[in-house]
Order: sequence, then structure tokens, then C-alpha cells
Amino acid sequence: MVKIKDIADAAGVSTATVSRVLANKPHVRTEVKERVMQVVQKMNYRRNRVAQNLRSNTSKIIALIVSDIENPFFQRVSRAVDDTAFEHGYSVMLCNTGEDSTKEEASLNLLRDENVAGVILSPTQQALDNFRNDIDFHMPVVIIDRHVDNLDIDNVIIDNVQAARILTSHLIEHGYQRIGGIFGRGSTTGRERHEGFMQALKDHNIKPATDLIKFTDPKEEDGYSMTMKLLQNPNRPEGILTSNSLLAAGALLAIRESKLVIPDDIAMVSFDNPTWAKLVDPALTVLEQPTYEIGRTAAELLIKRIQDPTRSNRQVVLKTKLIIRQSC
Amino acid sequence: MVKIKDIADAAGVSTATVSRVLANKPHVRTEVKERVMQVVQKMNYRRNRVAQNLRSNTSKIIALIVSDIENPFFQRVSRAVDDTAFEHGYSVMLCNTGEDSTKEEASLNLLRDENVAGVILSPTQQALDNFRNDIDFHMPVVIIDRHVDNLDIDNVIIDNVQAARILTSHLIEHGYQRIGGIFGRGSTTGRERHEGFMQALKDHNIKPATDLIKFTDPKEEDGYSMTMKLLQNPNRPEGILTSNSLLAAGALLAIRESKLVIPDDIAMVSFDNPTWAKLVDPALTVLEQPTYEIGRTAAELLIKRIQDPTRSNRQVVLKTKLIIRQSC
DNA sequence: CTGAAAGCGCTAACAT
DNA sequence: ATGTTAGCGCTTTCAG
Repeated sequence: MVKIKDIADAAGVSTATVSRVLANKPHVRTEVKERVMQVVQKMNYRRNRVAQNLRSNTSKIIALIVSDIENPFFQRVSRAVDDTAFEHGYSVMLCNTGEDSTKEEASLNLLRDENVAGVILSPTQQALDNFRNDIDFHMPVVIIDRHVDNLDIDNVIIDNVQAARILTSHLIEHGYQRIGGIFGRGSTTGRERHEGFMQALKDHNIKPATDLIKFTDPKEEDGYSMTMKLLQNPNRPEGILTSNSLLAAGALLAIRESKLVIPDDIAMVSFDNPTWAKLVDPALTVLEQPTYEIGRTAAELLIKRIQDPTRSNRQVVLKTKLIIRQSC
Repeated sequence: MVKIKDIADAAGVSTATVSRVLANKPHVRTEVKERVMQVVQKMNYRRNRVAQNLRSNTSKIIALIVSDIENPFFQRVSRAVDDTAFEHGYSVMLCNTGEDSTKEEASLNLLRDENVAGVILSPTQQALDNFRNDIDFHMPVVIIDRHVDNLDIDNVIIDNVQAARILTSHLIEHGYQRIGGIFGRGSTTGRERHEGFMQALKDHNIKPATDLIKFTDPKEEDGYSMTMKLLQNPNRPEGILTSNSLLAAGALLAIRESKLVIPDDIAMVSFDNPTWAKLVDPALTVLEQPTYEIGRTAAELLIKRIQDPTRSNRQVVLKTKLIIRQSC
């Protein structure tokens, strides 16, 4: 392995000079600079980032901790974070927690130990509860998807209450009154969407049917089983709202298996706009989150904070969009 | 920041002893060990992985380089790699190349500079062409999804030719003769699937309609436009095969927009089994790859190689499955 | 503008 | 069984 000393010797300068050249620091004669660069090229030198990191205490890696890598929402976010990071010369480490707070804590610790430059996190509910105003992550952190109010920290979210209200109202205004709702449990997201859902019912003077409201793990199989329960209800719902695309997939499956026709027998709307929402028949009416924007904003916020740790924290609330298709 | 020296002082031992305790090395009295552990706990010490890495030249991070993070195939693979790595005490760094060989090379270099323990890679075509038998990645590498024959390296793949043959034959045996095929360009995968496609036609004495065979970027929009072209053909195909789920999504959209009915007007089959394949109507007949198994096998192979670099390389060919639904 | 030298925090010979 | 010591490869004062 060729190291900085080898370059220094070959170029007839000191390691300090080579280091300056590599870091593009001033106070080096262009002539010397060029000579060094030539040697670097010729000897195929690559700087050891580990040593660099240890000595200068800086790294060009940011991390993204997501609760479910198989959720299309986080996939788009990852993509955006990846793009943005790359543009700024950073690389991304992706960690999946599966909503497991133990794994989340392990990841957070590891990342600190690895001295990453910062992390973007969608925290588990448990973590959120444990965060107190005096928590010290020991590194720049921006939180996405989940709402934090007890913490002074950069935060990128959407207005879930308002969004759920819009989506639910759409259902109601199309004449559906008995509405079932399936929400993710274990996150502020699910709770806030539930709240907006309730508000919409109230707005229209509809008494919520509590037996039609379910909280569950936000996974496809749970969407399926919960929908089955709703459909087996003697007084089954006229419409269903799901709080993410995984639940929607399960719900759709259950509806189809029950030989029900959308939207005639039952209407359906969901949060999130996965690829398949426009492919199913009838196409699914959804409340789209600006996933790419969320990732990009979070990454930009993080990188700005890395560059200036004293900068004041901000909460960015992004706009959502109701996409009306045929399912309601 | 509390460092190993602080622990040593507080526990009344040397840094070497602390290091041994932390690494669970033998030759430490249990009594001393316990004392050290207590101090570690009390002082909330965390080992600096960067220093550890620099000194011992080992890291507990593996990387996964994928060509398209938004392809459901790679998502399942990521998930599997993540799970497997975690089980073995490794963390995963995910890099997206977007089929851009420049970015791929940059990632590979970065990973080397960061001294990661190893890499799982689905190489771009260009990289594959450049790899020669004497290439040195400077770290353990296992290649997935793409077939490498000019290289002695660990490799996890499926038999694409055979799989495409099965899938195409299914179409043919259901009475479809004029068959269109849309394949990803820029990867061995697309070419091999094309080859199997052609073999199936030949098996059944069907003359391939070259104007119905397209190579394109394996993205949804390209699937859409290529299918549109196929459908505008005066003698349009009776059936279409797409070589991944993104292309299938685009194709489906094009077919629907053209007011054609599947499978009566046109049949359709595809590689890969994304969530939505069973949700669309009619449900899509697909050739499923063992995505999770691919990821797990690759990660296990990589970790074994990290532990024993002299181990002989192997190529693992995983079985695929034809899932017959209603689109053909 | 350039070089000498001191370490970043840790591990691993080599002693004892 | 434990301690001493010499670095891993790099950056960064401090001198000159």
C-alpha cells in the first residue's frame, strides 16, 4: 500500500506538503503542487480515509436509519438522500431497524463509534419517548417522518393531521359515511393520521364507528387481516382508509378475495403513492407525500448542520397532494 | 470523550489489559475483567472504531452496491443482506450507482479508502467488461445478479437463460405465437434473458419477430414507451414478456391506456414478483427470483471470505419459480 | 512557502 | 497474567 510518505519521498517534499496539496490548502507553490499531483497519479495513491478521519476527526459519511427498508416511502427517501449526499461529496450508510428500538439504539451507537458526520433518523416510538430535551446524540441528527416537539432538533415532516383530514373528507364527500380506518401503531405518524381522520368525521357530523378503527403493525399482512376483520363486521364499512401503502396492499387483497367491487361495494383511499397505485383496477386514490423532497431536504439540512453545528434548528413541513383516481 | 487510557487509569490497569478485555481475549483474570467492565459501564465508554480500524486494519462494515435502489429486486436483496450482516455483527453501507459506471468506480474506491471489510456488487456492464482476470479490488468482493465468467470470484446468480425459457414457453404453450420481448440493456442479465427467450421460440419452431424485440433502460418509463411502440405495430404482439418488474409496470400502463384487455387482447408475463403483481387485475404471471435468498447467500459468502480470504471462490446458482396467475 | 515532529485512540508484539 | 512501547497513516501546529 502506497502511503503519504512514499509520495513525499518520490516528490522530494515533506508529508506535510503532500497533505496540503491533497487537501487543496493554500500556501503551496503551483509548481510543487503539480509535481506532487503527478507522483500521486503515477503511484496510484489513495488517501486512507480511516487515518484521515482519526486524525482530523472528520468523515464524509452520513447515515440514514429507517424503520422499514421495504416500505416504498423510505425507498424514495433513500434515493433522495443518496443523490443529495453524492452531490455534496458524502456517502450514505443505510441502516434498517424494523421498528425495533434495540436495533435502533445499536445503530445509533455504532454510527457514533464509526464517527459518521451525521445521521437522518425516523425514530421508533419508544426512542421518541426516551428522547428528552437533554439527550445528546454526539453527532448532528435530523429527524424525518416522525414529529418531535419535546426536542430542539432539525425535523422534516408533513402535516399528517391535515393530510388525513383531506383524505378522509374526500371519502365522506363522495357519500361514504361508515368509514373504516387502519393505522400504523408505534409511531406518531399513525396517531396523527388517526387524529385527522377523526376530525374529518367530526367536521361532517359523522359519529365514528369505533369498531371500524384499527391500529396495527404497518405491514401488508396486517393490512390484510385487519381488512378481513372489517369486512366480516355485520355492518361492514362503506369505505376504508389505510395509513400507508403496505396496509393498502393488504387491504386491496382482502377486498378482492371477498369478491367485493371497488368503489361500488366499498371505496378505498390510502396514504402514499407507490408505483402500483395507478396500476391496480380501479386505480387507487391516494394522499401523496413528497418523498423525494423529504429525503433531499433532510440531507441538505444535515449537511448544513455538519458544516455549521451552531446553526439554529428548524422544522420543515412539506406539502402533500391528494391524487384522485377511481377507487373513490 | 472518554478513551481507553481513562478506563485503564480508573481501573488501575494498563491500556493493553483494557483492550484485551474489550476484545474478549484470553489471559485476563476474571476478577480484573469484571473490574474493567464495571468501569467501562460507569464511565459510559465506547470504543473508537476508527482508531481500532486504523490500528488493526479490520472493520465491521460491509457494503452493498446496487444499480438501482428503486428496483424492488434490490430492495429485497438489501433487506436480506442487512439481516444477515446484523446477525454476524456487521453493518451495511448501501451505495446506489444508477447503472453509472463512473459512480460505481467512485463507490468502489471510496469503500476501499474507508477500509470496509468487503463488498457485494451488482456491476454495470461497463465494469464487467473492464474487469480482467488480474483485477484487484483490494478487498473481498462477491458479485450478484450479473454473471461473471472471466473472473475468479464469488458469484450469486440465477440461471437467466433457463428462467427466460420457462417463462417464454409458458406464454407459447398458452397459444401465443407473436411474442414481444422487452429486455434491460446494459447488463448480462438482459442479454441472457433475451437468449432464453429466443431459445424458447426456437424450441417451438416459432420465427422470432425482430421488430417485437426491444432492449432499453430497465425503467418504468422505458417499459411504457417500448410497449407503446409494440402496440402501435400494425401487426401487434399477442403476448409480451418483460425482463423486470419496472418494465412490467410501464408495459401494464401502456396496455391499459391502449384499452386492451389482458389476457384476451394481449397476454403478459414478467420477471420478478413485486408486491403489486398479485394486486393488479388480472394478476400477473411472473418468474420469481429468490431475492431474499440471493441477498442472504451473498452476505454469507462475503463474511466467510472475510474470515478466510484464501477460501476457494464459488458460484452459487439459485432456483427460480414460475408463478402462474391470470395474465397468461 | 515548506518541514519537523507530535499525536488522533487504539492494538499487538515483546517484555516481565 | 499484565504492562511497556511502538506504531497504524494521516493532519496540524510550530518553526524557520
